[in-house]
Amino acid sequence: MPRPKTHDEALRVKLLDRAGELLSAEGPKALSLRKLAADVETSTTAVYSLFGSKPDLVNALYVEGFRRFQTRTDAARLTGDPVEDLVRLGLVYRTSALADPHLYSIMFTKAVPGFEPNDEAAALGRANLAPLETTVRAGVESGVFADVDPGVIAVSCWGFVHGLVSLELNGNLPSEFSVGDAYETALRANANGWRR
Amino acid sequence: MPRPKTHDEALRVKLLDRAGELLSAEGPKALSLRKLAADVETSTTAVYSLFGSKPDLVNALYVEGFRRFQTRTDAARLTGDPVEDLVRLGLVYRTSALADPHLYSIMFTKAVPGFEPNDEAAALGRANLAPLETTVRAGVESGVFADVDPGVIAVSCWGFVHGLVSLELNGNLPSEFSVGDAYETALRANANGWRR
DNA sequence: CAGCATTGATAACACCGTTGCGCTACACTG
DNA sequence: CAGTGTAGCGCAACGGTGTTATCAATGCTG
Repeated sequence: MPRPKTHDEALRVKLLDRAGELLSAEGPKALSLRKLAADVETSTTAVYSLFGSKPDLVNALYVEGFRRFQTRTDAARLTGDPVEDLVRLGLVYRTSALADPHLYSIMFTKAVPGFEPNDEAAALGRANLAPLETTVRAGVESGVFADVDPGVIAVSCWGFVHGLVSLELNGNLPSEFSVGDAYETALRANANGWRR
Repeated sequence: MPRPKTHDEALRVKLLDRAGELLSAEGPKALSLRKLAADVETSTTAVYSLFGSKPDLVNALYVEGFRRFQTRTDAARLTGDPVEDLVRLGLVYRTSALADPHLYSIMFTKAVPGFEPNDEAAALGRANLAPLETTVRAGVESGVFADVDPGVIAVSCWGFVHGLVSLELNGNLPSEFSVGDAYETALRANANGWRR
């Protein structure tokens, strides 16, 4: 049997890809190291060589989730109008969450019981809030928003979109509720609430 | 060994109490049937006689969580002013969540992987939104809030408080962030955003 | 008072994450 | 280019999980 180079990158990627698939297809409960290893035709020990533990593997998925998030946020076309940009960032947030719902659940809702992001990953997570904070700060400084600590406004906006998206992903919303229509209306109301 | 009456209610309560304690003390990961049964000095099979399965036991905790929620909401002193009442309901929401954070995580964030509330429990959960919907509807009808489907406003408000509370409970907020101060400010901004 | 249904204790099953052991194929040294 | 140290990882085991088949003991019902 041929031997890969030190720190087999191909196997690492295969494990990560398959882990993402298992997660998306069947949820966190179905993401088991044994099934994962079997699907990739390796042993569970390989996961420990490459990642360290199951939480460490999930950490890699967490990082991947935020990478995708960042890509989408960077692609958002902002206008310079704080209210409008808050709405656009909110729409991107939901789009990203719906694109990878199970990654979202790892990133924000502790879907895998034992997992906590390591320091580096947590910092990456926090960095994803930068565009939101920039927009809010600009809005406060230009006098569009009320003279409130921009951190408060930013966290409030984040909580708002996170809450609506979580309820939607968890199936907590009434079934007759059409989120797509209501979401933008709510985003606008939220942004307007911070007007001076 | 003496035998209890059919359908031992005392044992049921003891199991439920201890399950709540385990959950609060160590989180969902530490809530195992075997440990639970050992702590109450019975066997795991008793749980299956009394509840049916682990998810069914969690369902009982879910119901208990909503019962407490309802009690606190009922005790809220509403004023009749829609904006003020929205703020008060929001404050009660956070107080309730912080009082029983692990119950909250079961009720709203799928903290126990295999668990889904049964129909009856889900209906109880939905019923807890009634005061919010009443307040919103009154605000729309009296012309304080914009002429938007009250369902949209209510879900939006719910998402807002749920999001902020989830972020707080998950430790996602920046450590220097003082939630207590910011929360009411944000609630007021949110409510004002829906003004006509 | 006899028979029956139900409770729940014992022990097994299948699965999980994790780890000690040991082999083997590579990477480095001379 | 040969020899050797070591890193990757397969095997098998350990202790844990939820769940269930078996079955003795018990309270209720006829």
